[in-house]
Amino acid sequence: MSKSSNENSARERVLDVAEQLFASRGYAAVTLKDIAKQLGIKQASLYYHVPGGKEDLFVEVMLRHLERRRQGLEQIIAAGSLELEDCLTRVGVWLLSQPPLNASRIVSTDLPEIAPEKARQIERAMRHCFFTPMERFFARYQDRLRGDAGFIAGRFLSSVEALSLVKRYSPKTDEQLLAETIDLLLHGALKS
Amino acid sequence: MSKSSNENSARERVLDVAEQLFASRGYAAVTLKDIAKQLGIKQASLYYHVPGGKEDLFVEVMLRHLERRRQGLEQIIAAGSLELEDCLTRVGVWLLSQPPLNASRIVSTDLPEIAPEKARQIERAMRHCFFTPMERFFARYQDRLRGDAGFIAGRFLSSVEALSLVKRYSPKTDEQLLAETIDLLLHGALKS
DNA sequence: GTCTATACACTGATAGAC
DNA sequence: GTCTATCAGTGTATAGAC
Repeated sequence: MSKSSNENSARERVLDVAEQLFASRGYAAVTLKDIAKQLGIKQASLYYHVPGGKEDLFVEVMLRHLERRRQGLEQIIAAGSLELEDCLTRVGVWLLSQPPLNASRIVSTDLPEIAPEKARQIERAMRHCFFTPMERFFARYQDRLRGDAGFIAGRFLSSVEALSLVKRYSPKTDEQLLAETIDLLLHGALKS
Repeated sequence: MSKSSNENSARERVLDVAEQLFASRGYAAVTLKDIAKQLGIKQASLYYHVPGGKEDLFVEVMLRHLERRRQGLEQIIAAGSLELEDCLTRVGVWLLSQPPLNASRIVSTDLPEIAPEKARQIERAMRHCFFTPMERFFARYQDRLRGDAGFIAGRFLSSVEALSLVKRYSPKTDEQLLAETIDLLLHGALKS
């Protein structure tokens, strides 16, 4: 690698903190002072690590996050068992272990706040790293599915994302909620 | 009524514009200047209609919106046919005709921006006006359902909400997307 | 009902010392 | 790498004229 891991670590820590804050409160509500405070430094010091300022910081955070998703998803999908339900469970468990993406809020609320070209870049990455891998995964089971693999992939991803909201009101564990979510997606709400 | 409809209309227009902006861009990103501009007045003039300022404006907008949801939902549920799928379709069509709620973003991103008591008030109203009516509706069909009515109600509402994002990428009509959503929810993704 | 003027706080960003 | 100092811009909110 071109840089030692130590040279990277400080910058990575900035990105980690920014990621957590942007993810939970959104682009507009998070200030550079918030990020700096959590790092134990002053706001102006952030510009040493991220000369491009707030907007570029957000773009970097998002692209790094999405690339990590893509790698994680494709690894699980490639190595996963051939059983659909097992593989979905593994994907779901891993997704829940990651910082929440909140894709809907990002697209409709965060992206309009930044420069259009940067917004498009992030939107492209979301499709490429998040949606497309799952769509390809479901496409492998197309013959066993009723309906479009892309539509089902979208339903799966948004259902798993919605769990971070459901968790606030439900006493059930993540594993239980995930199992119910997958069961509902695959077999439906009606008794057969 | 204690006020003529004309006395109300100006204020209602303020709430309408604020509702549309808050719904699409979120609490933090919308400024009073944005709202005033769309009304064709100056920012300071808003304080004649809403003396409480931005935060109270947001609370009023949300409570009015949620109360409207509650009335609409309960009317459809009460007058609806006894057939589950038909009734869900009617509810879905009506929900799609309303300004999008974006419940997930409101809870996780907007509410932390305002005073905690006001946030709790809105959260309570969301449960009472949005979630509970649908939960009661599904509970009527409990004997035909696999799994908890509350869980299924949440899945249904979040699925319909997610359509405003799906619509960006799909060429299908609202009616098609809604029909697929309901079909998937009730019968699942797997062929039987 | 709407305006102008203004106070006040906050935010992103730059320059330069250490 | 982090700091202090500082600036321009913007946001909410108030006071008072019309």
